[in-house]
Amino acid sequence: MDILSQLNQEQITAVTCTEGPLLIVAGAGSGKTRVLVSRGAYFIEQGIKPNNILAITFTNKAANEMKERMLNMVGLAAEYMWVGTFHAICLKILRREYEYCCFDRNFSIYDDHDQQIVIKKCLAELELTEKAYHPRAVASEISKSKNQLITPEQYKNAAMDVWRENVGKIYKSYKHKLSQNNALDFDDIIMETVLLFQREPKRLEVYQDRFKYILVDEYQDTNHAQYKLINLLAAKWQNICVVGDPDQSIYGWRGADIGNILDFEKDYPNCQIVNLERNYRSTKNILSVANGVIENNTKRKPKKLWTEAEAGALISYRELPDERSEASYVAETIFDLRQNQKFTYRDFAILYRTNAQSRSLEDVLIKYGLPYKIFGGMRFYERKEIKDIMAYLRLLVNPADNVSLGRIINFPRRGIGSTSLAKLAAIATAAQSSIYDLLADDELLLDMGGSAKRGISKFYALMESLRAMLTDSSITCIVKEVIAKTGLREALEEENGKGSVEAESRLENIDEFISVAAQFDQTAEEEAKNLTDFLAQLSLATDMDNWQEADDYISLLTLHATKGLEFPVVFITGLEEQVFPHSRAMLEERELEEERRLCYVGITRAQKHLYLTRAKSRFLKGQSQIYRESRFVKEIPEEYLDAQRISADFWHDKADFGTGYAWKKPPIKQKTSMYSSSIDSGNDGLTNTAKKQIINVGDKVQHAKFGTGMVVKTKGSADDLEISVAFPGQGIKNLMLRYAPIKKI
DNA sequence: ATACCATTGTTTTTT
DNA sequence: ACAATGGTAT
Repeated sequence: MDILSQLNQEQITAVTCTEGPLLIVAGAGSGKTRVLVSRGAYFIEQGIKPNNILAITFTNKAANEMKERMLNMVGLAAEYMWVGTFHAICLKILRREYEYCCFDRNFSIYDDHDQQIVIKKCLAELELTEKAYHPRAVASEISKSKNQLITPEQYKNAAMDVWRENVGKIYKSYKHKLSQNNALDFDDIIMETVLLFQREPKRLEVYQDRFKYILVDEYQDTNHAQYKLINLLAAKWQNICVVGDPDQSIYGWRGADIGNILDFEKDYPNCQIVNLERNYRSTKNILSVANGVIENNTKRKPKKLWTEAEAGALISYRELPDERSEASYVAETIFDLRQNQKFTYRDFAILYRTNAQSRSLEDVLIKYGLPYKIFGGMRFYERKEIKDIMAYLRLLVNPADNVSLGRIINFPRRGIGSTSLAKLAAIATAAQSSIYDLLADDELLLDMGGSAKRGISKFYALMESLRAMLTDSSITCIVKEVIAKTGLREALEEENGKGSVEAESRLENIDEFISVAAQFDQTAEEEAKNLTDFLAQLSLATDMDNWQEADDYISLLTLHATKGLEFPVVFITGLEEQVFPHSRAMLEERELEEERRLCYVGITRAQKHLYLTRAKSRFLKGQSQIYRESRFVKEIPEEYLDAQRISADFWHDKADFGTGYAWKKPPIKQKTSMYSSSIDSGNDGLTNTAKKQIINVGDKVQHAKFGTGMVVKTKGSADDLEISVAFPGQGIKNLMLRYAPIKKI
């Protein structure tokens, strides 16, 4: 059988173990995907029915990749397997089983932005201040609880202080509001499925018998709710295979419990364990560095990846004066490697800890004219214009969705302001109805203002006319009609001034959305070809899904987002204390170890070359600051490192770079690139953000907005210097020197 | 009701 | 520096 011919001994064991619990500890680059796909093929060859197989992955991308490779290997039989993320699978189940739950089939899915709005409403009702109960903090507390399957009542009972008691109240009210809006949030999708199965053993058994063979990928990143779900589904047949690597557990902050994988043997005492430690991805040097770093974690099962690959190049480490020169260094190295070693752009990945760091990299790549694509950050479906269209669509299928209604009832403008909306909401609460249902009721609207009244009937008529299309129009038609009839396009164009860059990009995004709809119309399965499923698919979509290998560009992404990916050449940037490890994650040992695992994940993405960089000073959070070298650099064994730190005179040069500064190349043997001249001469992109300004009373300053003015007063000193500036015709402004866009002239 | 302005907080990572 | 919020003027 040629399924097994390409595999090593451990991999064969993993593939051919069909019955009973199985734990596959798959180190980075150990051929995991190949094993999983071969396993699927082997199962089918053994006569196991594809529709009895459930495979759960962590990302849509992984799911798509698996589906595709299964299709190639076993053909159409693969279509009958259930492959998807936890959220996608649970959503599918909930849509089928909604009769056993207390929500309607067409429920909306609230993202974190919608969540915030609901939480704020709860706070207002409970008369709690946003200052004491920061919506973000409350949201994270609620999310954590849901991931632990803790209900509001349980939360309240366990509350040991006033804050938690009140959060318990908010949680309860939040949950109530969601159900009134017929909405679920991300965490609900998992939790409600678990609760459903716990409540309805008969329904559970239906799915147990359907999913006789269960596979869970990235098991180290499952949270308690997900663990419980798997546990319930696998209870009857015990054919559960989990794959993961404790060293790559990087989602603890979002409720992932590394204990799930560590305790697998306890949960399933008769389980088999396979360790995949041979790495097929990286060079010896890269692996040695990875091992060297991860060994610093004390709470860890020992494991050492090995390879038969060649030693390869040393790992390069460069220390640069600031983030702009760091970016220039990366850009130039990419340029040279592509010129001299036949790499293409798609072979490169630039990694960073936080999305904010992508900014300076992006600027420099633009300046160099190198093609790149940023993953993460502001997602397509989070953009205002897209959320606006989606709010219309959501309200169409789910009239109870007050959050969506609130978003669009007065956009485009219809003369229904916040006062009128608040009135509507109050009447709705009193009448135990949704706001939308009120709109048709003339009597209830008696005491609304005239313009509001007109606006409301206009809005209601609009929505009803759109609703008429729901049954027999394609999604594309509906989307186009929504845009046309609401005048969204014009309103969005106006909002930032027509012709502006912002307006242009919004129009582009709208068109992009139409083509997403068209694509859905073409590809969706017949039974799922409706607005509800379209919206659900969009809610779970991420930027990473559209990863196209075909296009040739450099990838920019966070370390978290790289999980499961690999690149011939990897740059890990921003290796500074406070940045990576991140300041918010270095206080507790547990968190620090997770940061280290994140570093390990980053290193092990690299196949051929690994470049590490750090900036001595970095502009973050509105100010330039000096950072120390990351401890992770110090943990790398010196013998694998080709390190070059900033030399003393280099650092000296920096002091007067106010005008003539240009990034000075470190003295490494490098062929002159076509771009280096432009870097050495022109320095237009290199701003002097790190320059310390000394400002006294009487100085003239230039402000980005107010123009030039004279300093009339200073208060405080050094970093906290507060200055009062008189701007002609605009009065005296008090400004914080460290934040204000000010230049001394 | 709306538009504009100033003050405030905010940045970790994401299905 | 930025976005988002809240207050004030029109």
